[in-house]
Amino acid sequence: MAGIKDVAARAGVSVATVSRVLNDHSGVREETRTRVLAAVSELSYRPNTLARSLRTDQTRTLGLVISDVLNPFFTELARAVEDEARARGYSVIIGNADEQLTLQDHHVRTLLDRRIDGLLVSPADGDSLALREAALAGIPMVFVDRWIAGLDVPLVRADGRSAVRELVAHLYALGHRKLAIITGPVASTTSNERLAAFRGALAEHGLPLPDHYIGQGDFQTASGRRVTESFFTLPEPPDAVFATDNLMALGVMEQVRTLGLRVPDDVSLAAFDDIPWFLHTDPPITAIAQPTQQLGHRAVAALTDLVERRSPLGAPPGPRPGEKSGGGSAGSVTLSAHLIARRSCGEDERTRR
Amino acid sequence: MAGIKDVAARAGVSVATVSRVLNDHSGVREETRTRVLAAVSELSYRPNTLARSLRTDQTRTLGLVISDVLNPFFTELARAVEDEARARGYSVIIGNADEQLTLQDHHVRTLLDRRIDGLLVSPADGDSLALREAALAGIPMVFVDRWIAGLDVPLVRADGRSAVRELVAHLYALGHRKLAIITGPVASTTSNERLAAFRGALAEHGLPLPDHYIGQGDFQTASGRRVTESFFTLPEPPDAVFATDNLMALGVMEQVRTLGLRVPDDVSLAAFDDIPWFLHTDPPITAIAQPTQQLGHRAVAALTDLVERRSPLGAPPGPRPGEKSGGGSAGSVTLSAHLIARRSCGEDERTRR
DNA sequence: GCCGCGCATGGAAACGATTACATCGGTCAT
DNA sequence: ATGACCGATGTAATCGTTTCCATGCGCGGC
Repeated sequence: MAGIKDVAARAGVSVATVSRVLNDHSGVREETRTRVLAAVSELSYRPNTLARSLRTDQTRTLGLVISDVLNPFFTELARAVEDEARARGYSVIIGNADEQLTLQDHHVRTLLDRRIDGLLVSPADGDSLALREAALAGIPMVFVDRWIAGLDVPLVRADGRSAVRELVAHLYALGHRKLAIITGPVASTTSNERLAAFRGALAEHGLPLPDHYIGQGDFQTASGRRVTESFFTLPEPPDAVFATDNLMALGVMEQVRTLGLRVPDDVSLAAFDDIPWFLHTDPPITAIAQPTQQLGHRAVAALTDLVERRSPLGAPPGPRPGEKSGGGSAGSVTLSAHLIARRSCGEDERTRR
Repeated sequence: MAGIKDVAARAGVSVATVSRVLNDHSGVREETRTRVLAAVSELSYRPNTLARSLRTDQTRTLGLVISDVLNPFFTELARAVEDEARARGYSVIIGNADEQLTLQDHHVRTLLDRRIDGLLVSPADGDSLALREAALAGIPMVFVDRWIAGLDVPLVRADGRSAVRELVAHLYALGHRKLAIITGPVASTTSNERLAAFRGALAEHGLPLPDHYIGQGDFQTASGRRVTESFFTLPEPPDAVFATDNLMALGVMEQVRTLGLRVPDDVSLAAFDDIPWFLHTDPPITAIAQPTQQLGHRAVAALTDLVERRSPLGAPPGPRPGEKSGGGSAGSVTLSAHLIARRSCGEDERTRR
């Protein structure tokens, strides 16, 4: 494969000049430039990014570690991230953690080894050594959707609390009183927030949330099935189930069907995260929708800001002027989620139509 | 960030020795080795893969270019690919082509620039300059699922023809006579094969396949909607529609609902590619299932074979002994797909239950 | 007529690893 | 005792770029 030397030789100039042309630095005679460009295309030369990155210490690459590729929410997110990154001249390397801490850390390390310029993470449950180290080492880093308490890393997410309140009101209005929830892993920040909001909203309606109505899931389909099964061994099964992500909702559907029951006749179902398929399930599933694309875009914006602020100027990473630093770390963004009522919780005036 | 020199200094040895320890080459005294290892962990040193790859001319990285991340079939494939690759000590960089030729070529070039060791592609419709060049340049490369005619690149895929025949028989048995199909892009190899098989099977049953029952899609949801809409402006709309991928099937569902019609009462629906959601749509969708995971695994196996055969030995790439080179390029693999009948085509003894 | 300056270009040192080759004791066979 | 050999380690070249500094040249001002 042709190298910069070959190009230089062919154009009759030095490698330095070729490099200047390629990175369009000023101070190259027009005629020389065209000669170089000609040589480049004749040899169909492409710079070796490895060498380039080694020298310049930047890869123009972002790492994205997502919790689960099979979850449509995350693939939509990944897609948005990639789009925005490409628009800004970065490429993205995706690592899929499959909700496993060890796999997540594996990917974080691999990405860091590749010397990515910045890291976007939707961290799995639990304490991640790799992430803690990376944050301490000052790797530009942004959390999306989920986060790790105690780490001073900007966070881009949607606050689902008011939407959860809406949901509970909706369920209450439809006559449901025995509401259950399926959470994510114990330490999952998003899941805990959703649980807290759920509990709070129930209290507002004077409803209890007994422990046996709190199912411990792990954001994956199988756990939705398992928890549903256990719900229906209770003397008094819930009449509505709120799954804190879409895969677990799928699990609920599967198990409900296995048990020979029906949604919403035997039990209502709602999910966090809306996805296209929910429109066409039987019945269509009520869900809380996040502005997924925007999350991706904003996250990349926040990250590239971080990346680019640290290299050119030695400016200290103090908060920028026009940024509302609402609570979290500088650069954090909080969008909002909203309820989309469908038939899976029973009929009402909004869904009957 | 600490470099190999720092480790060497700390351990009181030369960089060569450190390198030898790190790549466990023989001929390092046990005591020296432990001293080096100690230094490594004290400095929490991690080798710079850029430098390493630059020198060794291999990245232990595979590129995967998929047609559409939002398509569950491809994310499942991607996941299988990543798993298998990781098991073999490779990492994977995914590029999402979004069914666009230019985006695909962009990713192919980017991946090549990164000096990946091998490329796995499920090529989009049309003639790809980048892929042609890569193949000619001898980049180790394997096609998965889709392929490009005329390029001598191994192909790992599932042959859906017999499953399509099964499907047509199924539809015929249910009394359908006006069968339509929604294809992918014109030049798409998989779509064409499915179309041909469909046409052939119809002929076996003495059924015609008029042009207006062939809808031109592009493997994306919106095209499924569009084609469905046009089907229902025909004087005689089809009574069954076969979508050649799952996203277009989703589009059909959406449009059928928009038109105020119902599946399967007003029109039957079947799709190529089975996905978990199809079990829970209203109604559950009859689909042709591919062994997706296996496709991913076998593709990686084929690719790493290629990669590893070319470096250590100068062995010519002739076909290996125990390989059935069925028609395609050496290393090709063909698995089979099968029909999963559900209610979207109407009731019969298999689905009524 | 000379100095200094700016412009276009080239030479060569990095970046951080791997690895061929040299070196240096020590052991053993002759 | 000598040299061949071997095992453990070090020296330095190398991969393909970028970039600092030097160089040479033409030109305007004095």
